[in-house]
Amino acid sequence: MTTNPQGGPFDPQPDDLGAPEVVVQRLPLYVRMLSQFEQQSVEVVSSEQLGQQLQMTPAQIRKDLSYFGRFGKQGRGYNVRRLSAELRRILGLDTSWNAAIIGMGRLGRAVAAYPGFARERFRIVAAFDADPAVIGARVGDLPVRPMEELAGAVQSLDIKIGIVTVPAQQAQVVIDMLVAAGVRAVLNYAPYSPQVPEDVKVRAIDPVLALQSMTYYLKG
Amino acid sequence: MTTNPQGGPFDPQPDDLGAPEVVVQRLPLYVRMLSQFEQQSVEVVSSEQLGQQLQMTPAQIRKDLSYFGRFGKQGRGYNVRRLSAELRRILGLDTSWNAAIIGMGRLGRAVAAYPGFARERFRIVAAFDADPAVIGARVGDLPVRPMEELAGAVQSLDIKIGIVTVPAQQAQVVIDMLVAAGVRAVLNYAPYSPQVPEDVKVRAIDPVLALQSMTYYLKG
DNA sequence: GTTTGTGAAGGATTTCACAGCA
DNA sequence: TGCTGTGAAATCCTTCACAAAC
Repeated sequence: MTTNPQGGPFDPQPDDLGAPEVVVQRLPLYVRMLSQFEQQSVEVVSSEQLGQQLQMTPAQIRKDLSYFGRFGKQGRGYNVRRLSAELRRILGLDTSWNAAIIGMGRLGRAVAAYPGFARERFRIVAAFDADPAVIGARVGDLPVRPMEELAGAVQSLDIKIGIVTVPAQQAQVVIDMLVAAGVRAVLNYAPYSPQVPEDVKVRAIDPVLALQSMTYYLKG
Repeated sequence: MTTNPQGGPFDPQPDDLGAPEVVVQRLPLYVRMLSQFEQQSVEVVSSEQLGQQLQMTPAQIRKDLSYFGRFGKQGRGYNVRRLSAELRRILGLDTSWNAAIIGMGRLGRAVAAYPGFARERFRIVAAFDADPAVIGARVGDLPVRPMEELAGAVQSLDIKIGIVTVPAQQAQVVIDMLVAAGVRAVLNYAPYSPQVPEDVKVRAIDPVLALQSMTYYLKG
């Protein structure tokens, strides 16, 4: 459905916009692995070593990286620091990103409290809920705001990401509001497949779907 | 890396074990969508309608289903009830599955409290942690057990799934213990790519990775 | 008329294999 | 010698398009 032409030889100048989406989705994995090597004070890694750790072929790693530039040295491998920095820049992880979280029930509060976002420079700068009983309460150090304030907050707080933690029944309306407000990236915790325009990216977090696709193999 | 031959024409009798993994991963999505139609008392759906809701092509849905059997009627579509039941059976969702959760910190307690698992017949029947300060405490109605009891509990409680909510540093050892105990399906919340034998399935839940692969497109 | 199920075609992704460089 | 970067080959996955069924 999403058109993702492989694209021929590319302009190395701007980080290749024709890179397949699967490849882009693997880059954060590389970044994470490189951080780990960095922590262990490893200075240089080969695609072989990366592949071993990540359980993928060295060829795939090299091919993936080649969409964006030439980061290695023949006979040696990749400088961990440099490759990490390059990939972060390519992914846009050299800045921080503001996010809003919508749905301040049990799940929303747990997600809002997760320290992993801030650690990677994703900042939750606003919290919303439709329930008057919750509005005004504090979650961490954020006040829970009414949905009416969403569009305004997206503008004034430079919110680029919506984190949706409402029940499935409300997910579509909430995502529609986010999209209408100009948000083009949604992290969707609701067990629901929303319909969005094709320039909006949605990533689903659904542990139940993950489990349900493993039982097939357990059954055997 | 994982060998997944497409397989030629198949034996319709046993639910095709040669179905590509991507296809298996989409089946739960269909199941969820069908439940939604069922709730709205829809009796029959076409691949067109399913595709519209899920934002995928009707052809893909038909092809996916065709790996497992012939569930539709030409000119009419699919009986919602029947297709839902068939897919659940194929995925092994006609029984309940027991899981253990390892790591009873903030994240582990939040995951254990999530009602979505039980709703889909995944039962968390044991909780573990390495920290003596936590062992013995109750989480929901489960006592937190020491890691030494893991292998025994997997056997005696028929645990087929491990849910890993420990910090990244401990993820590999914990997963090794699960695998050694005979667990072949792991839901991994730790921001770490574990190494497992190829007959063990791992699904990662990592909201940070999900966000990091969207910023690439926001940057543009 | 409508919609499935499916070979065949078309695309996309992965892997191979090796020239070229350190 | 060791490892990258990359065309070409192989594989895998999706879409097309239509005969068959209702």
